[in-house]
Order: sequence, then structure tokens, then C-alpha cells
Amino acid sequence: MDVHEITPCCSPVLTEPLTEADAEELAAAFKVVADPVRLRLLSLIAQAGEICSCDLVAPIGKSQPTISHHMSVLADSGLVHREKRGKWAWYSVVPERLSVLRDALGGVPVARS
Amino acid sequence: MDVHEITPCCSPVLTEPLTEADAEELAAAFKVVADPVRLRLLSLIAQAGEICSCDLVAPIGKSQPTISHHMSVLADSGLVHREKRGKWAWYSVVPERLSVLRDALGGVPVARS
DNA sequence: TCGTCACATCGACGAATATCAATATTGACT
DNA sequence: AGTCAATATTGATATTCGTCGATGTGACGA
Repeated sequence: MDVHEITPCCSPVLTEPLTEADAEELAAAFKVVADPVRLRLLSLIAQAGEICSCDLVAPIGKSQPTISHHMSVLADSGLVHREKRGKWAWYSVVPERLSVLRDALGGVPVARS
Repeated sequence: MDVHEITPCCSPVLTEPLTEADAEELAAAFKVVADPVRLRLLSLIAQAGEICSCDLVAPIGKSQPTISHHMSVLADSGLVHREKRGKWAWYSVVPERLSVLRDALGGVPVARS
């Protein structure tokens, strides 16, 4: 339950036909990063390497429940890793998970004719 | 109006701090690909190289207005190019636009252990 | 000019979701 | 046990968005 399997998940969008199920799964993955607050959270976590939830509320400027909600979305998707230490929750990014999204957008560098 | 500028748009999420405005713009870009129908449309177009709108409705299994709506979203975002020939609309993907999204997800390749 | 075909737009509806106040839960410390 | 601090959950609300039927628009051919 802590870390999802880091499977390739889906075939690249541009090279292979996309089944309806694969499209659904990929779209769900992209939805996670299709939110400005979650992108800024990802950015903050990535630069800190590891950061406490308590240091995320103020920079973003949203309420604590809102930040908690977004962190759950990020953690459930496997994009970040959550580790509870005492009362605090520490987060770090899972770069392999980001690669899955990147690779889906056409693994190969732009083919030039 | 036909093709958006292919600027880098935003700084990579993981390496540089993300301003609120950049996050908003990036999130909007990801929202476009965060839909299963649009992903399948992209896949169909990419494999055909160039395809008529009339050949998109049946494979997706949605109504014609729905396909038209999604194609407008894709075209407005610059991910696809629309060219009208007579009564038909022909679409092709703009790979550079996909690269922008890919690069935003952390320029550097994942270190593999 | 009239009819038809391809596509776009409009209006409406339902589902998903971002947000916050209030409350619950959990851990640490005395 | 009791209290406080950090985080999670709940309930409610407003907004966004995907969808489709109906209609509009523009192009081609008889």
C-alpha cells in the first residue's frame, strides 16, 4: 500500500493504438498533475528532497485540509512517497513515477522527417 | 491564430521553483491530455499521420458534437493542427507541443540503478 | 437555388472536484 | 488520564467539464 508498482502502465500515445482501458488509466494519471496546486506542491517537494507537510501550507496559501487532500491525491497516485514520523508527515517525490507520464507522451525524441 | 508559439512555456517542475502563474499555465496544458477521449484521439491522429474528422467519430464511439468539442480543445492547446479542406477538417499532431509537456516533467532522465 | 453533407455552436444536464469550516484522529509529552 | 499539536476526515458548496440533442454555418453538386 505504500508504493505502487512502477509498471510502464500504458503504451506510448503516439506509437501504439491506445485501448479504452489504457486511455482511462493514463488520463487518471495526468489528472493528478493537471492542477496548479499539486504542481506547486510537487515543485516544493522536489527541491527540498524531503519536506514536512507543515512546511507546505504557508507557501501554497491554501487551507490545511486542502493541502492534506492534495497530498493524498499525490500519494495515492504514487507520485510522492509519504512517511509518517511521529506527528509529522514527510514527503518525497518518486521520479520513476514521473517518467511513466513522460514516456507516455511519446517515448522517443521527436521524429524528424 | 493557427499555431501557438512553441515556447518552453514553463520551467521544469522538479528543478526550479514554480510560480503561481506558471503552475496555472502548466496545469491547463496537462488538463488537455487528462481525458481518455482526447488521449485516444491523439493516438488515432498520431498513427494516421493525418486524419479526417469524419474518421474519428466511429472509432471513439461518442457523438459528433462531442468529438468536435474535444478536437477544438486539442487544436486550441496547439497539440494538433487543424486544416480545413472543403467540407472536411484534417488533423495532425504537433510533436513539439507534446515535448513541452514531457520536458516539464523533469528534464533529466531517471537514474537507473 | 435548393438540398445535402461535414462540421461547429448552443443550451442544458449530470458528474466530478477544488475548497473550506468543523470535527475526528493520532502521537507526544507531562 | 489529560492536553496540545499535526494531520486526516467529513459535510457542504460552488465551479468546472464531459456529454448529447437541436440548431447553425459553410461547401459542394444537381
